[in-house]
Amino acid sequence: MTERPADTLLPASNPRNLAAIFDRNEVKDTYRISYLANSLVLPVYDDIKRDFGLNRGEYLLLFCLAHMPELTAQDVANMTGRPRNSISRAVHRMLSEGYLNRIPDAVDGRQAWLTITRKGRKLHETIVKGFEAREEQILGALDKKERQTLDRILQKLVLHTAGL
Amino acid sequence: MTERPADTLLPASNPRNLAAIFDRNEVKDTYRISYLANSLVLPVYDDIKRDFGLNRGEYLLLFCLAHMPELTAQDVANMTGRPRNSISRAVHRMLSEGYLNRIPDAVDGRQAWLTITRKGRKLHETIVKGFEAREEQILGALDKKERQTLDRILQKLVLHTAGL
DNA sequence: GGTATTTTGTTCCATTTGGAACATTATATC
DNA sequence: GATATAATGTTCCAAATGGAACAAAATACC
Repeated sequence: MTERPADTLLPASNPRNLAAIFDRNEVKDTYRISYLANSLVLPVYDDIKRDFGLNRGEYLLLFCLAHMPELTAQDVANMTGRPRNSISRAVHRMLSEGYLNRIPDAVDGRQAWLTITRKGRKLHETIVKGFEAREEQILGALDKKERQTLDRILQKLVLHTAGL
Repeated sequence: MTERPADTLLPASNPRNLAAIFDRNEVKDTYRISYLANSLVLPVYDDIKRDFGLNRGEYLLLFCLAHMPELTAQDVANMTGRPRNSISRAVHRMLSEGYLNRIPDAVDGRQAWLTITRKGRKLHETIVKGFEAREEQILGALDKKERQTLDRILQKLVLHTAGL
């Protein structure tokens, strides 16, 4: 599905009404959810890359660690769905930058426990503001009731999906 | 945000409740929308790559052309948000495979008009079934009323977003 | 009409991504 | 205890991606 918001889809700016694609396809919900997701995150990831030099996997790792006391690389891979090698690379990059700690597991020699450093948490807190602003820019179009309804539906769907 | 569904997030299968991330972050809606979007499309893109040898950009191009009478490369770039060079590559790949026609514009020598071929439409129709099935697998968790509500909210949001 | 600037799509090249192979460690099986 | 299999994270390497540079065509400006 679409990957990024386009700014010439609506009739006002494009006589050929490219926005008709929202209604004119076999999987309208998928298309629209994907469009929204990309609208929400892609501009922010661009900013993260430009301003902080982190790629997506690196920030995702930081994001996960910012919300969990400790994780293994495997946990992160499961949470993010990214391949293990991507996580491995991100771990070692972020470790060398001082954004996380990595302590080998005392029992299982294959694993190490990852925790966020103060430096890492500070960076996360700076970066996440961009996501918050973008979320408000887009979802702010909904009124309070709609926002609550969406919240309920989203939670239902993610829990359902996570159980598949 | 997360990129792909994980299958070990819920407590039933993971004692450390990785699914807590859905509630435990600053941008819950963004996270959940992104999670859903990726759950909806990524497995299908994997299938497309494996079964048909098309990358994401190539299928997106086909998808756009399947729903519009004709488009320029620029249109597709605007609709999908992908860089022009990616579209250019996809155009020439799909052209050589016989999935689209490309006719230079009579007035503007820089542009060409892209239309889907019968072969291309047939391929699209085969592929989109995978998206339909996945959409139903995930969104089928909603009842009819919820589904209608989501439809309304999604349309409101995408139109708002396209106008930003 | 001449020149400057913008647009459109292509090509180049560096970075990112992700499947596969791998080494080490742990678990399962006998 | 010995062997087979699976799990964990790392490294290799090919493919995908995307910014920048570019050429040709169109538009803007004088």
